[in-house]
Amino acid sequence: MYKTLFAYYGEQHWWPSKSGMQWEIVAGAILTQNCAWRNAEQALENLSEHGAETPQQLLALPLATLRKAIRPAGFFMQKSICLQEVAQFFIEHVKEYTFPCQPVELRARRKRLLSIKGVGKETADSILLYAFNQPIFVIDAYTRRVAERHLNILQAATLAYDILQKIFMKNLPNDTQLYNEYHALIVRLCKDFCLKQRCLCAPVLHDGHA
DNA sequence: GACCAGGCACATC
DNA sequence: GATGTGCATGGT
Repeated sequence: MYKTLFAYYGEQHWWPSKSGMQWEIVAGAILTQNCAWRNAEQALENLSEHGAETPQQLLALPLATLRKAIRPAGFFMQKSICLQEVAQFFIEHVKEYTFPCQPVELRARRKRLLSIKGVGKETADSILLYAFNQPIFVIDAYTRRVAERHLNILQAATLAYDILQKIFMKNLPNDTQLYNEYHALIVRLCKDFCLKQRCLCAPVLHDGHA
């Protein structure tokens, strides 16, 4: 599946950040929770217009201003608090997170991210993979649909997050770049072929053609 | 007006 | 562990 998608689409260059800054990826991961990416992007642009392009600058914004800026991404009451907490976390830990680490350490980092209210497994893994280049596979709604409909993983749509993640990671090389591309390609596939919750129109993948 | 979009926390059983 | 609910906006 990966090879076919890669041959068809090529590199996806994720995370789709405009500035390429690590913090923008982290903030984007929170803002895009259960909302369309374009809305998260609008929220990021609003933050930028308010001069909040770093965690320090975000923390300097009054809460009401922060909420107004991220409004397009929805859930602004919760996301604003979460962004502040993650900004604080980022300032405290960014240096030690910049370099690759041992699996034990990676689990510890994940646990610390998960202790932040508003950061669940998908968000924590997105941050670790896309902002900090750690080899961890992201499971999202798209991945579940593709896993159930095309990879024949039974009940993938409702399978516990960690279990589905293990299925992917045990059957793939431990390769950050591969995890990065594969997830991005799955999202691309779903967007191209209308793999919505109730939409079963699915592409047939064979011989390098979707 | 219904459904959906790169979730999450919390309550309840 | 599994399921249901509230959170909120904007596009189709």
